[in-house]
Amino acid sequence: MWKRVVGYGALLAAGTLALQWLDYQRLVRMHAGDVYLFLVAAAFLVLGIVLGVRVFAAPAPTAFDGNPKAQAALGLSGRELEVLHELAAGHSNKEIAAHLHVSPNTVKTHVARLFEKLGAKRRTEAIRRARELGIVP
Amino acid sequence: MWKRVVGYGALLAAGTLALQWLDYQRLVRMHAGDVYLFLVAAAFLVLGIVLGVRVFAAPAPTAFDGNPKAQAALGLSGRELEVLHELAAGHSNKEIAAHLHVSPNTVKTHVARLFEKLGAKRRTEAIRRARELGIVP
DNA sequence: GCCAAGTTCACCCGTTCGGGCGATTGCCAG
DNA sequence: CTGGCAATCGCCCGAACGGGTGAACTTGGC
Repeated sequence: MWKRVVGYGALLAAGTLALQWLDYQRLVRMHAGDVYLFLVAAAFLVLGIVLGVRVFAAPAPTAFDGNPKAQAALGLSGRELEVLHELAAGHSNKEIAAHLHVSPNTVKTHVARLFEKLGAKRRTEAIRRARELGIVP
Repeated sequence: MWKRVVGYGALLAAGTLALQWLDYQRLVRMHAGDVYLFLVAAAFLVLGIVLGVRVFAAPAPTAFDGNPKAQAALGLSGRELEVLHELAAGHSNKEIAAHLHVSPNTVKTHVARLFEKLGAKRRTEAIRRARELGIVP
């Protein structure tokens, strides 16, 4: 975030310097006038477009998962969340057990708790619920 | 789409008229100068930001489902698609059978074909693949 | 007419899943 | 220190799922 602010600050500073140079050129040549004005307008137009895209277009695809509100409301523990993500990735209990370095029995326990908290009877249903709640992308 | 283009055209025309008016003012007052330049720059900056946001921020939510290309590429039949949607909705074979008014055995057959075509071994994996291909939302 | 493809259903068998119950360990708050 | 909670693992059993195979029947096209 601060990197971005500093970056744009530097950009504006560079723009200001450029303007001062242009101003100098203008004084020297006495009224190059409209061309100069056009250049300034174009430059700021481009700058504006870049700013608009970079600043306001970014948050759109960042409607990121892991909705903390839903997680808290359901009382999902950290380990359960990990299992839930593996679940949504389409892995079997055995695979999840391997990925998390635990026994398949443990995974079964976590999955069972997830079913309770999500109000699901099947893992496919649990995935659907988790997606509806925005916990999983 | 054309409405947008026309709208921005009108906006630019209005901006041009405003500029001509400002130009007139400048000639009258002889070198209001830097303030004028600043105003032009600011106006174009704002215009640029608006353009950037309006044009490039929108297309995010337009990632619709039912991708016909993927469906054709995989050779999914109509019935298989119906089963696939039920599958992604988190229903069991028995429930799908009831919804489609067929035998659970039939559903099993369709699901097995879906696994072949989607390259999946579990129904959760099939759901994931279908989502990646944009066949289901 | 006959072939191809889609849809439908059936049976067997092995694996996975889900429910239920119990148990241990570690940590943190009261 | 004691009770609660999360995490871990085990076992049993029934239900659901998945693989394999076979077989009708319909529909559209060659």
